[in-house]
Amino acid sequence: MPKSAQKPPLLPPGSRAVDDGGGVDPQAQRLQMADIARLAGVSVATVSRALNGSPLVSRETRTRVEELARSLNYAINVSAKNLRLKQNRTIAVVIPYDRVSRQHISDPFFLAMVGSLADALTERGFDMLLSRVDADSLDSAARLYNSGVAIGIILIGQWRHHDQLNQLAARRLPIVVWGTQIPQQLYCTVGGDNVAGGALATRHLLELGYRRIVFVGDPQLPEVAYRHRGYVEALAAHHLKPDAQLLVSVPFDADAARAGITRLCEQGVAFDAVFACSDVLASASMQALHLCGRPVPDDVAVVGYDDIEWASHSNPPLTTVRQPITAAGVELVDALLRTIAGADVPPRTLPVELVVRSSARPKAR
Amino acid sequence: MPKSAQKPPLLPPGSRAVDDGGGVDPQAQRLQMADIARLAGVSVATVSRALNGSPLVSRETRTRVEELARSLNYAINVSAKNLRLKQNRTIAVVIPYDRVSRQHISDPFFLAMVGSLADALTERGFDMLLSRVDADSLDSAARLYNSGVAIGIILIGQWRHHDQLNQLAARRLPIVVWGTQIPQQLYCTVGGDNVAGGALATRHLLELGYRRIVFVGDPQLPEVAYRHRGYVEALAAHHLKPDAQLLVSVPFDADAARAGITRLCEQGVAFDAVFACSDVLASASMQALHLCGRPVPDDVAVVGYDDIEWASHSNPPLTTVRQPITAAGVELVDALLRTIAGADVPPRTLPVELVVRSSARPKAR
DNA sequence: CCCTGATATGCAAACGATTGCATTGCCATT
DNA sequence: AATGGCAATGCAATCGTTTGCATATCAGGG
Repeated sequence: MPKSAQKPPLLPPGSRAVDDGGGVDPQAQRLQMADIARLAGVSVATVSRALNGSPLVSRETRTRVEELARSLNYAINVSAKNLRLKQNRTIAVVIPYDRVSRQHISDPFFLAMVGSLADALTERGFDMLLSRVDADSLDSAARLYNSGVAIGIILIGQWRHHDQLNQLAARRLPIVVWGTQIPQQLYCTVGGDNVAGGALATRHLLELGYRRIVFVGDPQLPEVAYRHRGYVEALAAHHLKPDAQLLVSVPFDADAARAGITRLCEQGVAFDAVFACSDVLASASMQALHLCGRPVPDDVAVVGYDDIEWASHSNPPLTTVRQPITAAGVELVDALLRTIAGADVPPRTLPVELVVRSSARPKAR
Repeated sequence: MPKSAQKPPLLPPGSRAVDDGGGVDPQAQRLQMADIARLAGVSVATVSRALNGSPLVSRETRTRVEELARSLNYAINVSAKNLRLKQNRTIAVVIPYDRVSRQHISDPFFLAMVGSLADALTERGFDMLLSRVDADSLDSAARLYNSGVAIGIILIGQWRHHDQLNQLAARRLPIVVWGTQIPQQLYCTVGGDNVAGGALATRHLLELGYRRIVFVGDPQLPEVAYRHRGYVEALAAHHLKPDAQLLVSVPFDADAARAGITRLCEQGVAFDAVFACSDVLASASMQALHLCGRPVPDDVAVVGYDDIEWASHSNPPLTTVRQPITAAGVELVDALLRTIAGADVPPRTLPVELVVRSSARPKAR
């Protein structure tokens, strides 16, 4: 009978606030160190030392304790450990969501990033707490840190919350953000090279002979703004100026992109190529073009951004700018761990590359 | 000076096992209840009661404490609270991975499921711990529960681990699995209606006039097995027998599917339609068919499974069996919470529906 | 004036681990 | 024989909350 028992369980009186039955107590008889200690005939202190590999315990005691623990399937109580040590191994990954639209995580790119982070964290022995917080009150994310649940925060998507993020960083919250480097930022970002990416895509289209290239994306968002800058620079290198008519300013939302492209067609704006700021937008654009009777790639060329898995399976397979998702996960985690360790980690820009497939081919004369 | 201070910080001696600097202690001066208590001029007990809405504190004390806590940005120490209360609000979501292939989370369907679970859990005020564990040692998932980190486990994907799962359930681990109901199972599953889904897809193809329908998927996996049963039943209803040649037995892996379809073409096996057990497999199949000179949908019809977001953006848009991902998240969470509460929750099968798009059209004569 | 019964508060013991500081053997040295 | 040193272990304080059980205050009734 492996139980310390005989302590009368403290029954919580009716005084507690409404409980939806959510935080239920796991069945009371969970094994603890005292049990192992009793069975091994040593003190709790020795068990603790044995299980933590302290050199202070003799070899035989250690093995005895270890074996006992293993065979009884003992698992240490993490709350107690964390409380005592004032540390833990949990990293919070936060995905802001828009309260207004109640829009949920769905863009495959973000989901892929979550997967990549899960891998990077697991690799290093950290737990990952996935949390969605209202984008308008990002400092509820700070709570995760202040309450000791997590030792650091990785935030996916900078969106338009630069100022809020700066405030959090000013409060010395260990946080790293997937996004782009902005002047005067106090927090560490890791992101793809958006200017280069925008330029890469645009130059590719220009070299294929296209001249009237539609830009799909919302330049209000920092990352998109930089991609747009790359777009403008590439045009300039070919002595072209951006045409305001060719800017389809839409958020990262397929329906909006469809609508935007359709409107462009209906208005009779002349264009021969599309550069979309995400593969989802590119996909939606291709669909809309199809419906407008402008087949891709025969009539219009399309280049996307992200290189999500879907891009290679689409029809036609999408030429796109690849963001290094796996590397991103690793970099974000490393940057955060260094931040936690007290280092002042500089923002990091990761190289992007153009993946040429078949949605943009040399322009027919 | 909001600090209890003057306790000499216990510096851990060199005795601890290798520490990669991972679990760093957050800066020591975090606000705790004692600080609030001192500033409010009451005892810690009163602060605790005030913040927990106990009726035992007077209105004015309560407001004073609440205000103080808010203005100082106080966040309760969750470890201490959990330790004392023996409860918490964390649910572990576990995605097994294959040690051999070191294959990572990537199928968009699973990622979408993660997103859906994140939403359902957030909605109910639970934290979500995302964890990837080696599929061959699933009981490392049990550790999450035994160590008190999480109060229950949601496992995505049953794969071939039925027996292991049964063992876990036998040990009274609160666990709910996304998968299919198997005779004699001890754990609760929530899953789509695979037999109906398989039948739905197959019947659709049959009604469109196709007779030689390739089945892509690995019938070793329980879910696929049931889809295959649906496939067989639908064939039988049309007085057809399944042809072993038309079974492309591949895991959920795009490359394998491509190879399988290509081989079929090269071997000259006659077929006019494909039913793939996931949209990723369907996509890969379409690509392979394209390369083999058998365009979809003009020559071959294709039906997929899952209805991931990509399916509607593909070209041609994919006809597929929709799995109710959002409902799935909610159902999984509900089932788990009821399991935790001690109920004996029966497995749940969710309805699936056929989403008709353009990858399968009436067979040309 | 003492007693009873509210109503608010505080004291101190848990919760389950870690670890500084004894303490206990035991052997080698003086 | 007394002493010192070392290895292995145990004692007890500690981490930050919650809560059972006092305790304190005050009103009104006898």
